[in-house]
Amino acid sequence: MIQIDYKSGVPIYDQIVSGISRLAVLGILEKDAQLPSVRSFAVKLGVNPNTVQKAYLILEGKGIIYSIAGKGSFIAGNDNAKKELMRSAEKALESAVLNAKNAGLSQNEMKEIIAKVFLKEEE
Amino acid sequence: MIQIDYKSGVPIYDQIVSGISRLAVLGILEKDAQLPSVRSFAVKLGVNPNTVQKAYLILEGKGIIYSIAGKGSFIAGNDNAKKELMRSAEKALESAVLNAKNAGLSQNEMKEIIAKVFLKEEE
DNA sequence: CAACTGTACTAGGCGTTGTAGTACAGTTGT
DNA sequence: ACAACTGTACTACAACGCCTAGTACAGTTG
Repeated sequence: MIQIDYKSGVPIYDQIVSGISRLAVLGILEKDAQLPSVRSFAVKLGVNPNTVQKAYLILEGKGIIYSIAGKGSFIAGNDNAKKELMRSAEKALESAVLNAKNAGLSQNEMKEIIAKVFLKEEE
Repeated sequence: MIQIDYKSGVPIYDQIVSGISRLAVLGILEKDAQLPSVRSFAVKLGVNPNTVQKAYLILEGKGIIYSIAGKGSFIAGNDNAKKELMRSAEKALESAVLNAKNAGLSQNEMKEIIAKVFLKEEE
């Protein structure tokens, strides 16, 4: 369901968060689809239940899932996931831009890169 | 000379590395310009000498500076390191742009992000 | 020789991440 | 009512990275 890279340095709970987010955005996990329970998911991934719980809490905070004690956790129906994905892509882009600026790239060079990416495939 | 943000969560040695890299790439620090000594720079920044040393070691590893025991640390005239830095930043930016595009950001939104980053601090 | 420079260690504090264990509350099916 | 599941909320501990603190040694300069 989700691929975890244990040696990447990226926190496991973060990987769970982005993994679930991604599946929700792509529609692979539809509205109200039930997620694995905290415990079973933890066993499946080979991590501690607390780690999964932390991920679920964050996802709930972002509005991507909703949890009901005794029942389970489910994909939220609104498009919070999409907005969240957009927000994180925006953040990643911002840091890449800052990095590129420090490396000496000019504003125009960066804008050309954007144009180039948008030109590449138009379907 | 370099602005350190102590509460950003970004390691101080990392901020020193990118700060020096940036100044070197932009030509603000010219070839063979002497950097502050490990100790004086540490005092100036209010951090431990070891933190500065770590940054200098990384910079030396990247070929941005060279150090001579007893003399000091200096900006390397090696353009290959700078070009390499630029090229990798360019690649990272390109993939971030592609990612942002897939997340639904428009060309103009991205260009605004660039403009925002460039507005933040101008020396 | 003194005062600077870089370099190389050890030791410890501190925060984050993750593990481990326990406990409690709500839901469901029998 | 009960058992078996669910989420939730703690505490305690280990591991790791970042940083501080201190010491020591080697090379350069005046």
